[in-house]
Amino acid sequence: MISQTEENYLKALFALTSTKGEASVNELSKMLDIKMPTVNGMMKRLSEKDFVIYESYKPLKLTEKGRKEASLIIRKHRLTEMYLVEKMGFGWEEVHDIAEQIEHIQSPAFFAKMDEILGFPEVDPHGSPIPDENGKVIVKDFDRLSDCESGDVVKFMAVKPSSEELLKFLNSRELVLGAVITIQSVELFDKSMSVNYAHREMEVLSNMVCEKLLVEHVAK
Amino acid sequence: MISQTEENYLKALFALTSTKGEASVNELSKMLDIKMPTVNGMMKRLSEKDFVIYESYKPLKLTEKGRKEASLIIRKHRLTEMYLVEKMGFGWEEVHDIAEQIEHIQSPAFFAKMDEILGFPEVDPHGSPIPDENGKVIVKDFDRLSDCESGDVVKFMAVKPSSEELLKFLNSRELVLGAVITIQSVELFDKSMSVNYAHREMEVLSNMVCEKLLVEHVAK
DNA sequence: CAATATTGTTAGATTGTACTAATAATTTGT
DNA sequence: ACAAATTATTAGTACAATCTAACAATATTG
Ligand SMILES: [Mn+2]
Ligand SMILES: [Mn+2]
Ligand SMILES: [Mn+2]
Ligand SMILES: [Mn+2]
Repeated sequence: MISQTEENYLKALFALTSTKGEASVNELSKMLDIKMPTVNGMMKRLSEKDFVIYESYKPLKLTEKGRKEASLIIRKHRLTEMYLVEKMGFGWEEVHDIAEQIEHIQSPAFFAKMDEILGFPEVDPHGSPIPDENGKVIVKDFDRLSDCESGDVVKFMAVKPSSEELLKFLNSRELVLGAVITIQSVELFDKSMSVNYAHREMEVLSNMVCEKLLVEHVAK
Repeated sequence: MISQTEENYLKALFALTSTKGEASVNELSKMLDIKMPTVNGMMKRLSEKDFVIYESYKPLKLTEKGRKEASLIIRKHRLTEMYLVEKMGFGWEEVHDIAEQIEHIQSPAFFAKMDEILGFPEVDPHGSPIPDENGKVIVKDFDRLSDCESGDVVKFMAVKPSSEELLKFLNSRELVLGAVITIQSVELFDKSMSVNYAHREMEVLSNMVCEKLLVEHVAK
């Protein structure tokens, strides 16, 4: 009924619309690396199938049906990533591309089994929440580490969707989810931070990195 | 480079040609449930790509390249089935349809990990051999239980590719791979067998069932 | 606010994978 | 050996998913 291609469009549109509630054909086109006329046509098709609200020259929106469909694909993606890391021994930087394919497998039993084996996890290996069977997601709004101040003590909760390189960088610094980070100082000119966590002291993190790390305040 | 569709054609052709070395467009068409003109066209395309030897009105053959490609897909299929049964707790009757999809995942690392976790298995849950990384398969030619005689003691080694229903039937009789079966008697008119195995005595197996069970002689 | 840049849409072409209908070649059966 | 049945092929259609080129609408900016 719904093709792999259509699923990828829905997922991308879901990501783009999750902040403002709407997105442009142009943004979708760039995100998917597919030319605008193709995207435009697909949006018409998906609106025909009642997944998308499409009106000429207006921003794109997902219908409730579209949001649910997208959430369920994301659920499969994140369950898969968690399974690959927890049960198969992959690193968190290796799993995205595999999950990008496995998320399209049609087998409720397969994902139900994963979920069960994992003990019904709430987040994926990057700290992103796993939508439930009905497509509902509990969105926690964490702070970016880059918005914290000297002296803050925070817990590293999630990485913003980003490159494999960032994840490898974090590996090299032994900076893992759950780490409690104390901000020692913030440079004025480049906003880089010196932080302590675990057994590491005065690690320097660039602002580019800090913007990708989502944290929760722990104590004063 | 090679599509999911093309992979399914190759795999089907591999299965059909594994006995005689060749197959007809008609047979392939029936196996895949795709009309003959479509199959014919695809065979031309696959011969263009050097996977198939196609000549008008001649039987179809796989090239060496085609055989290898098919074997590697079958390798992924069977590794997946084994993983699903051994590591995820699925029944052997549940895994084929899932493997039919997962066999198309493009990720050598994913299947290498499966292989490693499983301890480099040589057969799938139905007793079919798993081709190695180079596409080589060790084919053992077992006997069909239906070809055995009263008094024979045999070991149940594999099930011929068949319906989910047969597998469920075997479940219901607790007849599992590795079971040592003693043939008590064979009915003359319908070739049904009365057999003993494990704690079961005088179980009656129809000829249709016996033709699907592959066995190895154990003792006189 | 008019010129320019950007974004969105339409039209038309291409490729992959399917189909049906018509025709041709091969095989089978009497 | 010929007629009939089966199998294979060709031709033409359709739809999904992509593209480029041309044009239209909207947004930006001097
Ligand atoms: Mn991911
Ligand atoms: Mn995907
Ligand atoms: Mn199978
Ligand atoms: Mn398949």
